[in-house]
Amino acid sequence: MARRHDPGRRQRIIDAAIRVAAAQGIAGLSHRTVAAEADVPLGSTTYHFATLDELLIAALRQCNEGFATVLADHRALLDGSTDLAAGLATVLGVWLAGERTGVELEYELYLAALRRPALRPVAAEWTDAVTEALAPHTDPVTARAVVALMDGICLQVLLTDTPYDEGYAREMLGRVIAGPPPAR
Amino acid sequence: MARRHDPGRRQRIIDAAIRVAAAQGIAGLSHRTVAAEADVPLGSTTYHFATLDELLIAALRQCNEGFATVLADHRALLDGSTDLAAGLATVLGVWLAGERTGVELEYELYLAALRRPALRPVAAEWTDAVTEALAPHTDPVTARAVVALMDGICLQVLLTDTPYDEGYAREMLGRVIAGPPPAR
Amino acid sequence: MARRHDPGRRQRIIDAAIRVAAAQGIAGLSHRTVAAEADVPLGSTTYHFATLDELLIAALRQCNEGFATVLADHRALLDGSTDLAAGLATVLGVWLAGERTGVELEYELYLAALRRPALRPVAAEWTDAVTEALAPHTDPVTARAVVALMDGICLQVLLTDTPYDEGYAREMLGRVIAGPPPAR
Amino acid sequence: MARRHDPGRRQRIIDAAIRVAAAQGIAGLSHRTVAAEADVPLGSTTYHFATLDELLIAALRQCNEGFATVLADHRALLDGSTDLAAGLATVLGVWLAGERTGVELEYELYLAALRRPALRPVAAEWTDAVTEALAPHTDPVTARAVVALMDGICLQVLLTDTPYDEGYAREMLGRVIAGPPPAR
DNA sequence: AATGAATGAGCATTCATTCAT
DNA sequence: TATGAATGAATGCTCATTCAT
Repeated sequence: MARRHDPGRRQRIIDAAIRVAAAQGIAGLSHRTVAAEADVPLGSTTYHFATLDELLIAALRQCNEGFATVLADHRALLDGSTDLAAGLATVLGVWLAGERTGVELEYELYLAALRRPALRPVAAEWTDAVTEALAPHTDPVTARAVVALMDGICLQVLLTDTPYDEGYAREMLGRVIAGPPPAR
Repeated sequence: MARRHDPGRRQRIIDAAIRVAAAQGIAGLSHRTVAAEADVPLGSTTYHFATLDELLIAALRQCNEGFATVLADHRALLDGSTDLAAGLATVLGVWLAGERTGVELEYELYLAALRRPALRPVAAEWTDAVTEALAPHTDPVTARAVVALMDGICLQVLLTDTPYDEGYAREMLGRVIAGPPPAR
Repeated sequence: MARRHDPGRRQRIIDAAIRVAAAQGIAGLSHRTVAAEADVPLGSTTYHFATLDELLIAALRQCNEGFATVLADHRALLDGSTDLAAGLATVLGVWLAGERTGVELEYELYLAALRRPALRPVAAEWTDAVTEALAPHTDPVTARAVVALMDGICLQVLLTDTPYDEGYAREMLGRVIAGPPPAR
Repeated sequence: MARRHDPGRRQRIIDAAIRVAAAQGIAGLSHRTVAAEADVPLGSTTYHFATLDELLIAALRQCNEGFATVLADHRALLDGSTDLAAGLATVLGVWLAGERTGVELEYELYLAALRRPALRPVAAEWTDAVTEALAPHTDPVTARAVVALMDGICLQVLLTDTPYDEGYAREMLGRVIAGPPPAR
């Protein structure tokens, strides 16, 4: 088994962890499953990451398949348009149409953070990234609400197997973004 | 050991499961932990619920501490008012201010449902209950969006330890409920 | 592997634990070593004894090779004689000359109890048994001191590889038993 | 990480080992725990002390918080008095009243020495130091018995959580020191 | 109908030690 | 000389599930 001196070993473990989490969910992530996926001795995973949380955090933090990334890839769509809601609805559609594993992983992270405070900073990073991406187009409070609404819409899609309805998303995002209705 | 012929046994197991899930999270729920909490022999839990999923579903379905219940308790608040957003924001505040375990448990259900399709019907029941409660006050599509937004707002509160901001919730719910802004 | 339904399984595990502790010391006692010695699956040891301490306590409590047992076997030696010190010195010699494993195990118990409070009751039982055996022959306070002195003498023998000196033991035990010297 | 060429490194590792052993017991002593306590890389501990026993011996030999040290500190108490028993009982009280960690560590050494012959010389050093301190005040054989009795008394205190009874100790030490009772 | 016993798989983690650099 | 990386073995323990009674 002469595989001593394997530079990049640490990175390969992280990559394997991401694959495992994507395939089996965060619950399926264990030192053993990751070691097997990375083709690395068990002790190696505990050497580089003393606890599972440590590994999980490293993996999630690197996992750049989140919505924020998709958003960045389509920045042009937002920048050029005056209709922010339409742009967001489109990007959301792209994201949800892509690899479901990435989408599910993102929400697994959110919700796993519910019980594991150690994960909250990572979850916060993800939402912050989206909020920041919206900053140039609207005020911060509205941006926060937009993120909240998008999260809620995605959860509904994921949990009810209802197909994503871009028109619906655009309409509702539009309402939030447009600001308060005129006084009656 | 003469506890044979215990008619409420099955129910007591369910109750214990809810307590366990509330206290330790769904991940902490096992035949053993539930048996201990219910003060019942281990075999009894597997007898009444062949698999863990079966027990989990029974427990969650009964768990009536969800937002829908709080909403029902404050129905008057919604019925009498013309300001639905304000009423919802208030009820949301009541729910989030109460036992956090109930809130966390509800969102943990979402997490579990992501990877365990067997739980999705239960998750759907919960959101449907809220949507239906809103039915008399707005159209179905808006109701769905309101639920989505409330979910997103709650997640932000739970995941970032930010205190719940009722004014913010009222404002944003108001925007969604008010309907599309006038064309410009 | 059809070894289901093995009555006496629990007892066999205890017996195996005693053999392991005698052979390798308390430090060598693990679920695995005991399971192997008892020719029983690993899970069986954890089923019958949820924690190692539980198994250790059960084993030590049953282990009747302690000094108290040897003392009981030679009760006649003490009862018939007016020279208690001589009797005790003789019994001590018999004990130390026997299987060293029993002697070492007894002191391992004493000293393991130093750091593991769970073991203290068992250690107390052992010393109490000796103290009670001495009760008919002397007052309780002297009995306690006799036990203390015997423990100290045994430790010296075990730790310095010095052979046991019965005359020395008899002399010193005699001084303690005789009571205070006349005032000068 | 520039902590190469650290002259006191070896000593700092020993000091850390003593702190670890005092705090968690000898069983809690490992290359890792010591390295962490000494704020030194893991490899450093294995470099300076090839095996754990080597480190343990070095640590114990230096550990000067034993009873012999306390005895030396109170030498005046013994020298000036004609009542050796009273003096010893007082010193014993001082030792047992101080940091329990030192007391427990000393007796843990006895435990370890039972099964690890490599430690016996160190254990012998400790008792010899006490015996020598008594040399000026009594004959060697009595001194040995005094040490034995003190060990037994201390064990009783440590194992039964009984408070130290100085009057009892003085009385019993007095009986041993006084020498044989007059023939009857 | 009910359950105590059983079990094999799995878990996170710790560890002493080796070794290439 | 010093050390970070590596690793295989072992640890206590939990678990879902099966099954004979």
